[in-house]
Amino acid sequence: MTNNSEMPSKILIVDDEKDIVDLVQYHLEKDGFIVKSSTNGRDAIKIARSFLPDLILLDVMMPEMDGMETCVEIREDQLLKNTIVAFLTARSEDYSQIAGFESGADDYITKPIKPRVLVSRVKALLRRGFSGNLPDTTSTGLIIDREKYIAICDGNEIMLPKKEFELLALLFSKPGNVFTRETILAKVWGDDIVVGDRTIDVHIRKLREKIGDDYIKTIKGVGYKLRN
Amino acid sequence: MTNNSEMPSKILIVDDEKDIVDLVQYHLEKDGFIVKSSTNGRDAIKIARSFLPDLILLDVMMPEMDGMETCVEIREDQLLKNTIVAFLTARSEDYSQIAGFESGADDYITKPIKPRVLVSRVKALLRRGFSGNLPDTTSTGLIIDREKYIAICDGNEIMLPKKEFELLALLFSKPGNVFTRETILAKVWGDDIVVGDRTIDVHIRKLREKIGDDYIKTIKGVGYKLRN
DNA sequence: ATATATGTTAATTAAGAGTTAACACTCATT
DNA sequence: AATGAGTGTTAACTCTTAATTAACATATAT
Repeated sequence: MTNNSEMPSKILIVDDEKDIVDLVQYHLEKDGFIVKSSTNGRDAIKIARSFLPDLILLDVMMPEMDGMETCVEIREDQLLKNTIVAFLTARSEDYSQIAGFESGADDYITKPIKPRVLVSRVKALLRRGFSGNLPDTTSTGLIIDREKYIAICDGNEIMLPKKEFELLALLFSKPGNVFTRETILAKVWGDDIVVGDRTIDVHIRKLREKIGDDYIKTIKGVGYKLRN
Repeated sequence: MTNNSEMPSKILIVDDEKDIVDLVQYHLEKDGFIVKSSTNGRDAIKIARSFLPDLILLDVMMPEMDGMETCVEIREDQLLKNTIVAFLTARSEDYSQIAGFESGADDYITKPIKPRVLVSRVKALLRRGFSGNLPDTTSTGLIIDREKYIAICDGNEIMLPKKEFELLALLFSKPGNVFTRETILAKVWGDDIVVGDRTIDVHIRKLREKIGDDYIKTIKGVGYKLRN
């Protein structure tokens, strides 16, 4: 399917609400995925061990054994070391709760679930393959949520205006790499747009004001980079 | 031009719109590049495997197999590990949307395409030799990482100011080779810039202070070289 | 020994980045 | 249409630090 091999990807969906399981399962199967499901974490792990899914969609809020606990167990399981885990979370839940955990999830998808969005997110997750491809959020202490257009820094949600967000997202795309002013202008502002010399600095300053001075490092005469 | 030879660079352009392919191909060929093209991702990969282009320009939005998917496959192909991939994207698509997919692209260029901008961006990409940019190493235990703009010396990351970095990078480019003061001035400072007699010495001293005295060797009356 | 090239340090200069406030622009709301 | 909040840009200015120089010390070859 979306994988390198022509084998359809296997997905395990875990949620205590049967309605949601059915909805998601229906749409994913319609798209050619092989789907199994569970309504609790304990069973989910058993199923995962034999099913060896490529991706597990895991509800955070579940009675008894919640998503985080389940995720931690999954991450400790050698059989499942190549499995991608994505959380399903209600939009209302605070990111600080999720962001803080180092339970090892690769992504999260917010409820209410829109089938089309879900399917494309799932494909994107599978496309980029194993979790190692994601920017290492834990090492930077920073998370970029492109869906919500916010940055999460030390557990605090920070709303950013467009330019600031795109600038941060750019630096974040390759933490540690230097981006020249030229590159930044081309990518955030566009090839043809001409702005003054100090415009980037001002945006950098506003970012530093919001996320702290430590993240963005200046390399004089070269450019900026994000700490990694 | 990924290498230093005077061979013209090979470029593969992939876009489902024939008009765009023709436009880009025309301008790149006029500039002396060897260009092949494809109107879909599947064929593009086949062509790339035999053509071994230095750079692939890849439209993001294509029917069937889109740019990201194609890019992922390219990145997994050992034959193409030194190939630079740049996306072609509509300006309207937010950078943040593209940045999210860690499909392994090195750059992207926005549409509508302005021939002059395109050609200069392409040249810049090839000049930097992105893939050759990966941390270089010698037996000396010194690593120069141009992308991150740091030197790694006995496992310690060292940040260097611009001139010091360029000077070290120059010596590092041919370990063991002697670089005359004249050459160093020309390459690090530029042909026309005139500086005092002691400027190079001072920079060498600062470098030695940071990376240790053993690396840079003075050949009196001739110049400097890096231990190899 | 002496001439010449390089090493060292501190002081100076210049370049680049940071800061701030004012202004302009864009929307959403009235 | 008028208002106002939030964003983006600019200009004038300050600050920092990298780069350079000057003055002097040391090393090396002949």
